[in-house]
Amino acid sequence: MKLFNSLTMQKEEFVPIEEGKVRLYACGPTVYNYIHVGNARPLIMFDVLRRYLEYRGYEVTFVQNFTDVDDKIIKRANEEGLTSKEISEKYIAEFRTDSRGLGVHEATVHPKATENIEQIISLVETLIRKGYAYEVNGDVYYRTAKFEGYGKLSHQPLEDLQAGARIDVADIKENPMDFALWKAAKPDEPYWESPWGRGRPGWHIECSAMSNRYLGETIDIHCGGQDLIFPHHENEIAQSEAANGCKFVNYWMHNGFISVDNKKMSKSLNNFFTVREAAGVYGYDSIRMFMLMSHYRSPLNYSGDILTQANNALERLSTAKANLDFFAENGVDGEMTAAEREVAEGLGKYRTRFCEVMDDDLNTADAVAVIFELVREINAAVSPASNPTKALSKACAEIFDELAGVIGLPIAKKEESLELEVEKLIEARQQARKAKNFAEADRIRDELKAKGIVLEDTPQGVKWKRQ
RNA sequence: GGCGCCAUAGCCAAGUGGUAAGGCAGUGGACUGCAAAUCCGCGAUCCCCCAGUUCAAAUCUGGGUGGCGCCUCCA
Repeated sequence: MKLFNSLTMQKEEFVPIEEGKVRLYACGPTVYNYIHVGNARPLIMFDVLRRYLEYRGYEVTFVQNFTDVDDKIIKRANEEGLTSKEISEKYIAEFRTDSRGLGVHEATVHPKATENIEQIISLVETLIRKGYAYEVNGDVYYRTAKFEGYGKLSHQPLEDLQAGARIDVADIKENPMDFALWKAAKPDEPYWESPWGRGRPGWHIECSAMSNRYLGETIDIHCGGQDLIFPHHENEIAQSEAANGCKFVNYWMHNGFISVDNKKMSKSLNNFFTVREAAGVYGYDSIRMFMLMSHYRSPLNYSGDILTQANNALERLSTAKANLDFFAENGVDGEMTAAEREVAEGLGKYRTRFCEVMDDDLNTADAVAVIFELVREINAAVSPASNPTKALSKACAEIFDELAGVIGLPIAKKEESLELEVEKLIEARQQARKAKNFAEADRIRDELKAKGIVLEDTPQGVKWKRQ
């Protein structure tokens, strides 16, 4: 399996530290607002990574943090007259609702920054002791000039980063590039006692501390959005490697941006759509399908139109699955025919191709294409005209579910039953059709359609679905 | 200014040296009482432009054009 590593800017063969196990860390949200569609991309794509690793037999420990102490949370809390804790808890709950909606599995651990203060303080102390950090008036800063590899992830020498840095006139730091590990508490801010007085952690240090606590000093994969490369991930490397004296992360993975009218979707540009509102109009499933249809590193332009396209594509897959379910129940009993056996035996090739493309840096666009090709073959083999056996229908459903499950394709679930009233109408329509009273049959069909039930006639019986 | 990314049919999107996947939309046919779904067929003589390397380039090299991102909180 090959993964593109941002550190080396190349696709590399993935070799875990410990055979059969993967230690995976993803930077989670700062919980002060609903997540937007841009935030959903890493969530979905790294969920796919995790699922695929598990599919390939790895035992994955997946850690995703919540940043629950931060300037923005404090600001939001003040605006709403609530405490930081109330704000962060509210938006953690909202985050979980959206994650679930998007089909994202829970991480193994979801640590919170505020529950790791002890680890953070200890890490800062280590950095000070080793000369990588210094205290000024209750703040603690990282001494970037001391860390030799600074800039290796963003591939920029320190001087160039420095040239672009904003210089605060009243800056108390030794170097403009130095960043805060610990911030002295201002009035009305949440704080914790520390060797440097009351304060709270800076943003970057929490990921180093939690990654170390839950996954160890060196981890396999660390992922996040491209905008985290600098400064966040660069700083994590500086902190963790200086403190532990060993490599922090073997593979860095970064997803591309979602844009709106070709401008990066971001909170600062205020051109974002929350997942909640997009899902309200187009459904959570459309959002996931939209992401799966392209490669995780390519830029992606968001529009309502494109979500509609994604939804239509998904519809074809859901219809195929419903068809398989229908024939698993209404198909012919007994053994497969010779021709069917040939089809069933050939299905494995889709699994092989699926794995080939997924092994190539998680090419979900190709993986989806493979599933569409599978669907075309299945639709031809399992149809009213082919009058298939239940056995073939089940064999097809099995591989379809397997592959769709690996990338979490949001296929509509089968509904077991209909309201009695609707069943009666369907039966009445069948009688009318038998009597060649097509006017009445069509009237009933229209009536059901108005209720959101769409009918399809087949020699094996009536199929129905909800619109 | 430094570093990096992107440009493929109406739309979305793979492919990155061997002669253009897949999807959406559209359209012709089969099937159907009619429909719906499905299946079969149709769409880029060509992958932003120019030059070069090569037996061979959308794919490599050089030069353009257009768009975007990071360098500051941001997935």
